[in-house]
Amino acid sequence: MTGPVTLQDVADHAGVSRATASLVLRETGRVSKQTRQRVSEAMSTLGYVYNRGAASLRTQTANTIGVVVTHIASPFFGEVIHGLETGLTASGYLPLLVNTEDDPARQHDAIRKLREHQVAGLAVVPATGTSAALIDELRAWKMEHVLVSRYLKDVNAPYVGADDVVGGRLAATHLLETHGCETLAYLGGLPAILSRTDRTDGVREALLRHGFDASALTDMPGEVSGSGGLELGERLIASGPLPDGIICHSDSVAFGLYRALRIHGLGNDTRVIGYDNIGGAALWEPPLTSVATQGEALGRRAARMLLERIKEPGTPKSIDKTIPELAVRQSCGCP
Amino acid sequence: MTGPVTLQDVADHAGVSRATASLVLRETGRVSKQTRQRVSEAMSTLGYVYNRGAASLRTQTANTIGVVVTHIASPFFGEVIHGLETGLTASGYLPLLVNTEDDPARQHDAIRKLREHQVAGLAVVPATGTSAALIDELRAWKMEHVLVSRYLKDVNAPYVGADDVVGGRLAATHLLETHGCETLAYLGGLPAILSRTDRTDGVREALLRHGFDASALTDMPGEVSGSGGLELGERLIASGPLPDGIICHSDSVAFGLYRALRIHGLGNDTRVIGYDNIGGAALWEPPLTSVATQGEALGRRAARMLLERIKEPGTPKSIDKTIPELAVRQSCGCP
DNA sequence: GAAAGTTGATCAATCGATCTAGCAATAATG
DNA sequence: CATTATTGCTAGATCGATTGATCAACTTTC
Repeated sequence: MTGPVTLQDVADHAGVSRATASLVLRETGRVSKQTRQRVSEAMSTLGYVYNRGAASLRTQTANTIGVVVTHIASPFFGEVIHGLETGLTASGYLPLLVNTEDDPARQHDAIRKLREHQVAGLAVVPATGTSAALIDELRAWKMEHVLVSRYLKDVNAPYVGADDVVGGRLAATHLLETHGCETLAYLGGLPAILSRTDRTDGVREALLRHGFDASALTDMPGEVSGSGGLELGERLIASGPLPDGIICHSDSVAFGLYRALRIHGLGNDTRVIGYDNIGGAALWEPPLTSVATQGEALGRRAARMLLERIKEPGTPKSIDKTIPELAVRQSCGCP
Repeated sequence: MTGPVTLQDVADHAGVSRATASLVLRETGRVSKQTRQRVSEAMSTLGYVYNRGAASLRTQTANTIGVVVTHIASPFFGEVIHGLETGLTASGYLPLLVNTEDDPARQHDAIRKLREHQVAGLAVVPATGTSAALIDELRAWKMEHVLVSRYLKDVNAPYVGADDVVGGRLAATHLLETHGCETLAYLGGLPAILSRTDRTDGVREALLRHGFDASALTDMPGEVSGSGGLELGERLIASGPLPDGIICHSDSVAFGLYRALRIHGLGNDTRVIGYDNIGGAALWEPPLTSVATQGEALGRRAARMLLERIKEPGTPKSIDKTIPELAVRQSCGCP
């Protein structure tokens, strides 16, 4: 009597067997119109609620996906999470979200927990310092996964992100060609993040191509945040004459840099380019020119890739690097 | 042989019964040191993974919590989600995250889905236009819940948020007393959001107390976003002389307003106060004075309240409104 | 030395669905 | 009319854990 309404109750009420009720539920198999009707009625009059847990136990497949993120509240990852959620729920999956604070130990624990929850797959923004062993583990566990926005050294795992070399080159080229810059700086991002080295590689490549020495680049790693950008900006200003153009590892960093520049009265003379083109960058003063990585679309693609491999385990692993575009506004000096 | 390693396999390998292995697993009951040891070894050598789904089926209690949010990627809710995640995982729960885009229909579907997942409870930022019926349903379903950041008319549901009347009063009082403003505007936020009317009530209250008429307040509802703020700012500017002080429904709105002011060369003369005090507000130009609602702490408190009621179903429902404080910076005209 | 208590482990039922195999009735085929 | 398909439904095993009832062996107590 007490306890939740089960499929058995529905079946009894409709005068059929549990199995038949199940068939109706899943809209599969051969069931006559009348029975289908009766069972449906029974379901709604009894207030039946499908128990996905029980079904998962039997079918050995959950419809939850673990989403492991380094900075849950950052604007860029907010967009990525948004995209992931959209893509997953559209296919009937639900994201189990965990935050690692960019700490590999927490990431490790989080993934263990998600595994106990029988998630069907994992979308991971790997924490800085994650070793290749993580992917080996996931493979050994036969747990489908996709890396998002950051990849790992010497690891051939499914990946969705933007092409960082191109992104760096794009930003640098614009500053060099359109604005005649001769010296550049790259601000923010921890050195261990591969996408960072890719981007600086792209920048250097552009410099060389335009006849400059690699020493024309001031490379300042640092925290990826507004306050990080502020601090880096202060250091850059203190260290002598500013480079002609500054590329920031993220829009947040650029935001902090803006502040540093303003504090020192260096407002509108300096050419700044951000990265990720988060919503709102157009509203800044001056509006921020930024390399558009399209976080939300990226999240959606990650969801799609993951679900594809879950449905069709044979699907070959792919590396999906979108070619970023430069959202040109005024912070770079364009009118 | 194939398939996952089960507790049975562990038990066999350790030469004990399934039941004993379960006791070891849960570190409960009477098990001798030696057996405990043997079972633990068996677990690690076999690579056993706890199946929470199966356990939940038996115990009738999942350890997931549904988190239903209107704007998954907004900076403020990002902080709230961060706090929720922290609070939940600290107690061994995991959040199942869904986004409603502020649409009651999607919210309805989302909650049904979460129910099928047997979530132990629900933390909800109700979509604009959510009816009281939602809470009635949740009660009828005996599903623990807590409303976060927004509450509903005529509904006595557990709630965690900031005191909006106080927030509005705080902002208005500061503008009136410290800066001698005589006319105010409240920008952004849909009229149906109760926290909005509370805030404007607080503002009006402050106006009256200082001898002004309620007509001293220009009340402009609108979308809660940067572009919304930009549009509202444009309209406000077009509608005649600016009020002495402008209070925005969120920092994002204030951000858009900044842009509108800059476009019209009204930069630093206008006194602006934002709402929520999101991280980064200190970096704006000028640094934004904002009513601090502390999204992250709010999320943590919501998690705590919900889990308390789940563990101790008798716990009386409570309304937890923190008293916000004004984070005073320069946008209001303070030095 | 018999009764009572404690310790360590096991048995079997159970949670709520899915799914294979199979059964009865009806329809189609030669 | 006998045979074969097809349709509509059901019985019962199963997924991997938890749990109340039970039990054997060993201590303690009188």
